[in-house]
Amino acid sequence: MTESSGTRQAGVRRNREALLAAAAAVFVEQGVQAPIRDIAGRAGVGLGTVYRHFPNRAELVTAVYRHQIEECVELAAALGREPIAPAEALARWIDAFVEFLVTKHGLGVALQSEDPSLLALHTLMLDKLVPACASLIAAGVAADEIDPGVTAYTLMRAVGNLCILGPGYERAHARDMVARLLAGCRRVR
Amino acid sequence: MTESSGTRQAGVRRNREALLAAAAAVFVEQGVQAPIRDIAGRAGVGLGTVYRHFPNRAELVTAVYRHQIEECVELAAALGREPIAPAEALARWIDAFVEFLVTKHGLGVALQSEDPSLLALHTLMLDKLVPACASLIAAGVAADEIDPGVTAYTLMRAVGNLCILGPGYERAHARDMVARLLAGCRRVR
Amino acid sequence: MTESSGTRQAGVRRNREALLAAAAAVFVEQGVQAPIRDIAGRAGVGLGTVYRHFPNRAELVTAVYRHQIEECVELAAALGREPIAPAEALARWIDAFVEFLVTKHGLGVALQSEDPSLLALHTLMLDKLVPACASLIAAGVAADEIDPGVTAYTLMRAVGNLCILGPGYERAHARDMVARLLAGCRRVR
Amino acid sequence: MTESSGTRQAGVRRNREALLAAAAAVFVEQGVQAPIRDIAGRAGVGLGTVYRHFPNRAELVTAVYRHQIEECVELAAALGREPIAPAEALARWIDAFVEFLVTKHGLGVALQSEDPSLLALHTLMLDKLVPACASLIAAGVAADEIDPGVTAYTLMRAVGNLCILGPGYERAHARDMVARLLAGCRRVR
DNA sequence: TATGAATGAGGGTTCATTCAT
DNA sequence: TATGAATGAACCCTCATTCAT
Repeated sequence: MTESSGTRQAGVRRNREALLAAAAAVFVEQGVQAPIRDIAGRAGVGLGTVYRHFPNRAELVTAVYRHQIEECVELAAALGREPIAPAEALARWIDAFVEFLVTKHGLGVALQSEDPSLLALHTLMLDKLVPACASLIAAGVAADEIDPGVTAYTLMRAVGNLCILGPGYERAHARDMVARLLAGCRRVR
Repeated sequence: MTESSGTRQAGVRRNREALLAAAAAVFVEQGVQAPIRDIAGRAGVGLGTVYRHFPNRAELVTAVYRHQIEECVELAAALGREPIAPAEALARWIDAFVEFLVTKHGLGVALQSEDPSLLALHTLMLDKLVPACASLIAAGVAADEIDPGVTAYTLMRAVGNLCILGPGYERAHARDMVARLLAGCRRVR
Repeated sequence: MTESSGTRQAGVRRNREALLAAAAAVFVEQGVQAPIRDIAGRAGVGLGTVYRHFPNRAELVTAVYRHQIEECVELAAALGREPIAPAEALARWIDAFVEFLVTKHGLGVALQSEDPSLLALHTLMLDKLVPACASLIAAGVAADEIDPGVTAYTLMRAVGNLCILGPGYERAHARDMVARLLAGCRRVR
Repeated sequence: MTESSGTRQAGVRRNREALLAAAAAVFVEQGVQAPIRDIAGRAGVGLGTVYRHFPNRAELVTAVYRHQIEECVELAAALGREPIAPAEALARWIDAFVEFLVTKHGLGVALQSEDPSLLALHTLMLDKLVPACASLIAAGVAADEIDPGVTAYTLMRAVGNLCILGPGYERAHARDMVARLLAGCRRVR
């Protein structure tokens, strides 16, 4: 019905992008529970526009993180195909995951929250990231490099938690701690 | 004017104790962000009484956990005096800390939050727990059992984070992950 | 400029018809206060189109019911010409009115509301239906079958109110009550 | 715990009364769907105070009308004991009910609405008023004065509807229509 | 003319915090 | 000192309505 009007559609898309960017920024500053109004303000749009694009907080949160989650999934597949030691593949993947988590630093909290508005994100992670991680772990276990007691979901939750930053506990610290946790997941010989 | 001030003071103290107990219970159930009113209700006192004893949430949170923090401090000293391997002492102490964290399960969040109302708790940890932990680490490093790169504060923050529970990530998982983290802190031989 | 204006006008008319049908359906389902957007969606047109055809809710409501109101007016004239007792004519006409009201079940509320957006409908009723009803009543009064104290407007409002349905008060109940009201309007012999 | 302080309690009660009065007034002017804020403003209290006294609209609406509903119930009992014709008793009771309805004229709408926030009022009516009315009807039926086809609930809904006022349909009209409806409920001899 | 994105007022509700008694 | 009533800021979310394309 509405062919034509490429300009309009572009404007809509730009608005959506602006909202995602604004939300990501606000999430970093205030966490995923930030008032929707703040996000609207940051994006320079009205409150209703946020709700038009994302009918509820869950949709917004999910949209903000979906892209990067997809990237993580793809990375896992790529690493699985590379000719490197499984434990090394897992380590690299976790590195990327950490990078993701500490950059969008509201996400650590998001993964931990029981808030229903964040359930969708949680589900997304479970559906996408856990299988990706699990395949890398399985390879590591098969190669006798990773302790079979390690579960993908638990490991990811733990890594997510370790990536909850704060004053005095910055990215570098999180990375160091994650590395040590991973070391503790290696096969005990 | 000073009519039977002993009795009055006793009443005041009793109120304070009741509030601490109530707050601890409510924190476990609802987290440290629970409505103050709920705590007052649980303690059977008026809202104003809470504010009289604890002018803000931070004071209340701090007071709730101070006692157990002291116990952890003492445990560290005791463990330091026992004739066991330093790494073992550290492990046992961390065990106790984890037990504390997962029992009062709001605390993980509390330690991680940047919320100004929880800053005091953070400070308390820094002042008390970090030195205690640092001494155990130092002993371990001296005995060549612990990696010298491990910092007390960072380790405690990490452990604190690992103890943020949620559905699908329960006590046992936290304990397992902490154990692996600790394993990763041992001297690389 | 006037390119194939016949086609265009036809399209415009079709849109208008679609909107009236959609509005009637939505009014039945959700009442006359239903969101304009729902009506637009049901009609398969844009929101702006609704406003173009009907600058406000009142216009839309009025338009939706105008046709049926006209039918009622014509029925009154027809019944007035038939060789039946005036009271019987009035009864039949009220029956038709009730049928109209309970079928389009938002209308009862619409007639009763003081909402300015529904004023136009009210006016329409006054202008069209009341005279129609009044003539039937007048005939009944002249035949000494209807109490001269009965006013067309009041009776119609009353019937309109009796046709406001709800759970536990359905069509059949409304019909029964209207019949009794009408019985109470007959000449007291 | 809080003996003493009669003044305080009095103030609280006065506030509650003020709220009920304000709500009643606002309901008359704007209907039972009026913004809670308006009621707070009219009562000269803060918004939170309304919610303190009445946790939701249903409680407020119910409270506003409860007293008068009780009076109607008692009147029914009293009329039932009086040595008058059952139909006369019913008529008087309905008169009182109408008086109640047209005075608090938001109530007609309230009874008709399916809004969950008004369910409580509906229930109250069902529980209290319907039995009261039913007993009067039963007496009338037993005395062969009232048509056995008349149901208390339906009659009350109908009367409630007839008492929904508007411009051009005032109290007197409602009373007249109700009287005629009631006439139509008498036993057809 | 038609579209539907954008706007923002409006209304519900929760709770931290103050303060008169 | 203790109480808890009152306050109102802050958030959420829903539409009616406008207007650029």
